[in-house]
This record gives sequence, C-alpha cells and structure tokens, in this order.
Amino acid sequence: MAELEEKYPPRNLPEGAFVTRFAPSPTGYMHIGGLYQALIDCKLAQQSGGVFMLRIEDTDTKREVADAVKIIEDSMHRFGLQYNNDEKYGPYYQSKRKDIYHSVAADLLARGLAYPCFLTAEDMEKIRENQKAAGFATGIYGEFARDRNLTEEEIIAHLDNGEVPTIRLYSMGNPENRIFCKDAVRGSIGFPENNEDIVLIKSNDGLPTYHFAHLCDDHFMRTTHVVRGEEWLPSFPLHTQLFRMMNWTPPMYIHTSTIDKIDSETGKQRKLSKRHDPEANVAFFLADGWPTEAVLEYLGNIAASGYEEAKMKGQVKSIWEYEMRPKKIPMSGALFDMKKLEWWAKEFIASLPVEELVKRVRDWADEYDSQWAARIAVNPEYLKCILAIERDNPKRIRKDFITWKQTLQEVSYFWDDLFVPNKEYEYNKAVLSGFLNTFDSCDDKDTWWNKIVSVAAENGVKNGDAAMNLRVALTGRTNTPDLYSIMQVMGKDKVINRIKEIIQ
RNA sequence: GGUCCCAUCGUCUAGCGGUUAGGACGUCAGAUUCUCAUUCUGAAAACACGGGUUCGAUUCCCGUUGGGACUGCCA
Repeated sequence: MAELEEKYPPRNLPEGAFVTRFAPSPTGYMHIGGLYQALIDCKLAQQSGGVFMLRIEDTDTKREVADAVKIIEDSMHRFGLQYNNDEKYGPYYQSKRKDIYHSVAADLLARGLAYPCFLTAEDMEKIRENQKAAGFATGIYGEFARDRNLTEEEIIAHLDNGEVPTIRLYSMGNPENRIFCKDAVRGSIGFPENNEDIVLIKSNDGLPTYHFAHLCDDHFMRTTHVVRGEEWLPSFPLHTQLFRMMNWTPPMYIHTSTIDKIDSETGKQRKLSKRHDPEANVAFFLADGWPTEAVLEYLGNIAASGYEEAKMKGQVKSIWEYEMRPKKIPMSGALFDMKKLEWWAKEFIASLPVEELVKRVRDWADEYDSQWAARIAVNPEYLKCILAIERDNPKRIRKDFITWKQTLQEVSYFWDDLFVPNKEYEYNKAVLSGFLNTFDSCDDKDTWWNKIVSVAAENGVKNGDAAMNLRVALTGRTNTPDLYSIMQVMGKDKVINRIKEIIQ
C-alpha cells in the first residue's frame, strides 16, 4: 500500500484545481448523456487549471464491444474535449490495473475487511428467491453471507476443490445507522448504512467491480471531483464507507441528472435510450451533420444555464469562456429539446464566414455522403457562391441552415441532377416569356427588378406574382432566398433553360 | 415492496422570505421584404396540492401526489 501511495503521489497542482475524469465502459456507442458528463468534466478541469482524464472502464468483458474505445476517443476529439492522460497516473484501462486492485484487496483481506466467497451463481439465485419470498431485501448480507466466517481449513478445502472465490467486502455497516454523503449539488444526503457484502473482485476474470475500481482508481489517480450519473446515488453510501475503510479522503461528487425525452407510446418521461432513440447516440449528430459546437453549447447551457444570456450579451464567445459552477448544475432531468438545439445550430452556422461554412459542409460530405462530395468536387467555387447568398450583411444573414446535410438539401436545386421542376404550380407563361425576352444576366439588381415590374404591368399581375413565377420556374420552390442573387449564381444558361422548359 | 433523488410558463431555466415571478427556445400577432429566412415590436404562457413556521411564503419544515433512479460476480 505504501508503495502505491508513493507511486501515485498527490498531484502538484495549484489550489482549487479540479482533477476530473470521464469513465465510460466500452460497451457500444457514445451516449449523449456521456457527452454531457464529459463536457462537465472537461470544463471544470479546464477552467480551474486542473487535469481531465479519460479512463476506460473495461471490467465487464462480456459486454465489451470491439471498436467502442475508438468511438469514444473519436467522439472526444471531434467535440474538442481534450483529455490529458499523464502516464504517471496510468494506465487508463482498468483491465490493466489489476495489480492495484489486488494489492488493495490483499490489504483488506489482511485486515479482515474482505473475505473469499465461494457462493455460486445458483447458490445466490436460490438465496435471492428465498429472500423475495420472505419479503427481505435481496443481497448477500448478515446471515445470508454464508462464507463470511470460513475457517482457514474450509477455505483451503474449497480451493483444493478447484473453486475460484470472489473477494467480498466484509461489511461493517448497519442499516439501523444513517450515513451522510456529500454531493456538490444536492448537499448532504442521508442513507441507511450499507450492509451488503458486495463483490470487490470477480471470480471469473479477477477484475474488480465498479465500486471497487472507483475506490482504487479515483484515489490513486487523485481525482478531486467525480462527475457521474444520478444512477449512482443508491450506491453512494457504499462508496463513502469504502473510502472510510481505507482512511482515504473521498473525492467531491457531482451526480448529474439524466437527459430525457417523452416516450411516444407511454407519454411518460424517461431517459434517452440507446435502443429506441437515435438521438441518444452521439454518432447520429455527426452523421446528420450537426455542428459539434452547437451540440456542445446546447449541452453546456443545460449544465451552466447562464451561458446563453452571457453569450447573447457578448460577454463570452463560447462555452469555454463561461464559468461553470458545480453547485449550479441542475439536478432534475432535462428533456432533450431538438428545437432549441436547432436554434443553437442556426445561430452557429450563421456566425460562420462563407469559406468556413463551405469547408465544414465539404468535410461532412467527404465523410458521410460520397455523391455530394463528388458533386461539390466538380466545382467547389459554385458551392461557395451559393452559400454566400444572403451572407453579405452581417445583420441579415439567413438562418435556415441547421446541419451540413440539410444545408446541401436546402440548396440542391442549384444542381440540374437534383433540380425538381414544380409541376403543380400554375405558371403564367406570358409573364415568363415576357421576362425571358428582356432578360440580361448583366443587369444590376435595380434594372432587373424594373424589368419584372414592367412585365407584371404588361400582364396585369402583381409584382410579387411575377417574381413568384420566376422563382418557382427556376427553383421549383415557393420559398427561397433573394431571387436576384440566385439568378446571378445560377448563371445565364441555367436561367434561360429552366424558363424555356416551363414555357414549352 | 424497500431506499434515495427530483418538482417555477409547452421546454430549458433565473430566483436563494417582501419581485409587476426575469430570460431563452417554441407558439401567436403586427411591421419590414419579390416569397422564405432574417431583423424589429408586441402578446399569450408557470411557482403540483395540503398543512405548518412567519407580520409575510415560489423560497424554510412536514405530508400528499406526480415523475425518476437503484434494488446483478453491469457499469
């Protein structure tokens, strides 16, 4: 133990620096709730001059999924959540930290605070059934802890029999007593003491359970603040007791609320689920081309609700400049609000210079949509001109672009292979041909508009109707940005062809 | 069933004993514009309920109701 303390000494960090960690299990994809927690971790460390780590909790070999770690790391990079895994406090895979867990377990064993248990899965199943039938709390505790007081001879006999024990906690807790646990947002929470002899080291692979790994890792990694989901609240007393047993000071805990949605079938609020909700998966936002910054701002504003106001007032530029206060992190579950995310996304995209917008859109297409990528590659300048429409006046930038993907769909009519002529619209062909006769692509905007006005007058229609005929003929849509700009970008030939197509 | 967490406009929230209960998204109306988007103006919209404590409760305490989490050799 002393060796470990020496090997992983307290960090040499300024007063008030947060040492945090995001500790996901590599069981599939990255959950939006995980991203939320990781953001809080990262932010708290960043603003305090501390350290943010990424620790992989791969202690459940059964649920492990190939590539999961890669997905997690990739997500962290894409969202700009930079972690700093200093080798000194590693390794950062729990599967590689067996020595540490075993040393601590040996210490507990020696002090009579843990014991080898030879209960099989069937034994435990039976115990559980009996407990349920009798109305007792389930679990291995008190008189149900069969192997609590095994003699050395009995243990040897089991071992000789080829049985591999789990190492269980010899719980000293008494549910009659209350234990108070400190949470940074919720304050002191009282629980009955834990009396379960929970598993510390599993028998099948010698790896620790979450509870034990958390104890050892966050102590030796010198974590100061543990940000985790509120699903850990019930085991909070256990963790507090564990730290007391070791005589270690526990980290400060921040239990975050879940990110929920209303279930469309039951109408009830529930946590975003990997199985049913695509938006629970961070990859969904990437594939659909949501700006990562917007997602982060949306999430960040949930954790630090004053952010949006500070940003609107121009006091801060991004979430990284706004101070997040642990105490203000909300404790009730927030419904995921797509509309508000859209707003953040629109605002973000509107703030981008054209060059940057084009780059982002292209990057997305290159990765997720080869057809678009190919189309853009033919003439990147064309896309730039298209996206530059209604972007010259900073006060009047169009805000209908939400994602990179939707941006392209929004302007798809600029490409002939994607242009869908509107066959429903009742065109005024006289207006169209009247315009065509006087059309000159070199006209400036006023001249162009005056021509429309006179064509309208000649045909006895309103100016707006004349413009609408043109708009629909050229784009197939009734809603578009500035018509003049569109025609400028489309070019003379396309304009003439599309109008002729309608007239005939 | 047991333990624990939570409860302000539709949504996210500000509030930390005395406020016309503030903001944002969304919604609606009006103005501007060749349509849309933008921009600007305005409107509707909340303290779950019942007891206390107090001169005074959205705020503190208790209860009810509602929602959520946990109750695994999963995290």
